[in-house]
Order: sequence, then C-alpha cells, then structure tokens
Amino acid sequence: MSELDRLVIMKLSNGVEWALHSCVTLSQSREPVPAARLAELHGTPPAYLAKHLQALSRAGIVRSRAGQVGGYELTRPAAQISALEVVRAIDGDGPAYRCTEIRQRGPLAVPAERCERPCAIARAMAAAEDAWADALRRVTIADLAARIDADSEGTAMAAVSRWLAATR
Amino acid sequence: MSELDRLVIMKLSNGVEWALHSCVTLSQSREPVPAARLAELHGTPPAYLAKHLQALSRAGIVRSRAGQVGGYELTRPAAQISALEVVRAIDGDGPAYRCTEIRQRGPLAVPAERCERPCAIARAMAAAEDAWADALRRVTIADLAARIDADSEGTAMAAVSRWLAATR
DNA sequence: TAGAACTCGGATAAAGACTGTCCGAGATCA
DNA sequence: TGATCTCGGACAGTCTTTATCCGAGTTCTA
Repeated sequence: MSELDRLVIMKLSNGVEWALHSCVTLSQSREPVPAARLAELHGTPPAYLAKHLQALSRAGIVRSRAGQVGGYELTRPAAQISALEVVRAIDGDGPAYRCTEIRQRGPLAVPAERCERPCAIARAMAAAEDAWADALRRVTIADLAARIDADSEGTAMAAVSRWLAATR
Repeated sequence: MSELDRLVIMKLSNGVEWALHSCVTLSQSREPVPAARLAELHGTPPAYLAKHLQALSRAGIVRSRAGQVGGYELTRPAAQISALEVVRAIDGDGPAYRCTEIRQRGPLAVPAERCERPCAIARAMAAAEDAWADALRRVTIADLAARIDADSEGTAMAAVSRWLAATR
C-alpha cells in the first residue's frame, strides 16, 4: 500500500464504489442481472461483489430473483433511489463521529442530568455529517447515469444495455 | 461490541473526540499541559492520548515542550484553529471515498485518454465531502469552547482553568 | 556544574474490521 | 420430476486501529 493511501483514514468501504456502479448498470436493464455478470462488467471479485449486493437487497434497494433467469434488479425507478441510500446500505447508517461522553468522566465530570443535550463538539460534528448526507441525498442513481452518459457523449449507457442484452 | 456500534462503519477514529476536547482544554491554559494531565482530566488512556497529541504536534496545531515544566500548548489563538484542522491531523487529510477507476476495467473499459475528468460518481462523492469539510472549517476551537461554556451556564471553562492551575 | 526527575517520541504487541472465498438452500425451467 | 442456475450465509487472510512500553532529550535543583 502506498504512502499516500496511508493518509486516508476516514475511509469508506471500497464496496461503495462497486455498489454505486452496479446500481447505475442495473438502471439500464429491465431484466434481472446476475451478480457474476455485474462482476465481469466491472472487473471485480464476483463473490465479494455478491456480498455487497446482498446488503443492497436487505436495504430494499434491489430485489433478488433466484433460478435460471434470476439476478438482481432495482426495486424502484432509478430517479427514486438516492446515492445516500446506497452508501448507507453498504457502509452503515450510523454517524461517523461517536461521542463517548468524556465530559461525564474525570475529576470535572458533568452530572448526567445536565447532559440532556449532546456535547457542543458532537453537535458540530453531527452538523457536518448532515451537510454530507444532504449532498448525497440530492443525487439519484438516474442523475449519476445521466452524467456518466454525458461524459461519454451519450455512448456509455447504450453500450451497457447492448452488452447486457448480448451476453444473456 | 454492541449491535448498534456495528452499524457504524464510516467511522472516524476515536481519537478525534479526545483531540478536540484536548484542544479546547489547552485553549484555557497559558502554560504547557502534560499529556498525562490531559488524560487524567478526560479519563482516557494516557499513552494513547499522547500518541494523538504527537499527531497534532506534527500538524503544527500544538507545540511540545520537554522537561519538568513541559507539556503541550496551542501554537495559535484558539480562534485561528478550525475543527477541520484537528480532525484532519488525527484522521488523515485524504478523501474518504477513493475512486479505483473501475470504468477503465472490464469488457467496456473506457480508454485512459478519455478519463481526464474524474468519474461522475467520484465527483458526487467529492462534492459531499467538500460540504462536510466546509461545515467543520467554519467552526473554531474558540467557538467550541464558548458553546461548551454556554451549555454549562458559564462555569465549565472557569472550572478547567482552576483545575489546571491547582494541580500543577 | 553535576545529578535527578520529568517530559516527549518512536518502536513494539493485541484486537477488530475489511477483504476475499467457499459451499449449501432455494427456485426456475425443461 | 430432475437438472441447472441463482442467491444466501458461514468461513479464513490481511490490514488498520487500538493500546502500551521504554529510551532520548530537557529542565530544575543542589
């Protein structure tokens, strides 16, 4: 691992990237897509990607179908799925900053009855995370698909649809 | 570990909380405060807190003084130190989301020469992190100290100053 | 000026999380 | 009814985080 990567500590699971790309891909298919197909398209370990897709399934973002024509498909239109939902499904929906209430410890401990409100530090950290969540809440899978398509001058999504149809 | 903590994945190092509280405490002292004293006040493991204080020292937020009257002190007025600086010093200054360029892999790989711009997904994630950072950049250590003092009806910071002076 | 005590700093182990993989249960189609 | 394909949860390896210790340097005191 490079020295530059070492500086990255508040890290999101790598699976977040795979899950977002998978959702964009699924938005281009009307039929279920097997996990192995998604893994091949994205160049990721098949079994590990399947694990993350299971998390999306538990979160109600995708639906799984078993059997010969099975696979994963979105449960809702892509315009109704926010990036925040996907990130939280993979990476957990709890706050990144956890206040352990150290103000209630030590020689100057504050009595519990005066700690109804969260600590001022916890409030500031929570406000920052709210800003982060709001930014992701405003972006939908449909938005991401449209932007990726625009970056490729309108060829990327069509190519995905073709590939999915051709390899089934 | 409780089941609730398991849902928290995009986590910040626990030391972020200690570092922020330590900076607030240091803002109330004109003389250096030893790491062991800070650990006692906050009820944290002394050796581990010292490790985080070293990170603050490397980041130029605090200055260390060795010897009998040594300890840590802020290098600047608390109003000139943002919460973001402290968080980045402890938790790393890199982005939480790392794009591994999976668009350049697989059967539909995009040629490298057409990937000058970051992926649309990476752009969305970066925008969210910028919003998070901006929120923390606007809060200074002096702001946090003032809010904590207000929460205690103006008694907390005075108590800290008294305790620091009495135990030296 | 020499000694002693106190401080920081980096190097050193243990625990937990993420990464990666496998095989069994269930469902669909022929 | 059988065979094939799929998902789903259970099973190790590696890495980061947590926690701790002792040595190097500095300051005060005698």
